[in-house]
Amino acid sequence: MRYWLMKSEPDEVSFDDVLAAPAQTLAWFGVRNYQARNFMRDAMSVGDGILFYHSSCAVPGVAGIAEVASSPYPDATQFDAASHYHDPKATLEQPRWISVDVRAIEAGRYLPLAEMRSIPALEDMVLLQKGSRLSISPVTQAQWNTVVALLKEGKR
DNA sequence: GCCAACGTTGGC
DNA sequence: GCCAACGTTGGC
Repeated sequence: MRYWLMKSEPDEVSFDDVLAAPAQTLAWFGVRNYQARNFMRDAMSVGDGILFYHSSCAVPGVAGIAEVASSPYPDATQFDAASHYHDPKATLEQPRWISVDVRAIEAGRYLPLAEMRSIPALEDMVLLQKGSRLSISPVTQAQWNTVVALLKEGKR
């Protein structure tokens, strides 16, 4: 059992979108970074905890708690010539990019990035390191416990 | 919209 | 394999 932080642009897929999906589950698609892909491929397991983070928006921050709901499988958008995520070098025989399914568990109060930066227990989070842009990053048990406690301070 | 930081590409 | 140029990320 591991823990992860996964970034999504809420204009594209928000935490509420996942909550509203059938079985509260959506495919996590569009990862086009090898390090992030390798985390999904090599280190994720069904049931791992996910901090669902909203990036590239007015107030970036953690929007809710989710979990890994599938094994890795090829990301369909890489084969779609009409998709923003199309990769001409990927083939059905040799896919380059993968997805996992993500199931929303619960929304806490919204935890803004600025607040996370003010919390000493979170200062080592990969997300908060200078220049960190990884869309999927590992979270320690202690960091997870801290963030979950903050999310549960006030429920929506 | 700016720009720092990082990743990828491609010529050599 | 080096590294300059270019593209992307993402907070502000």
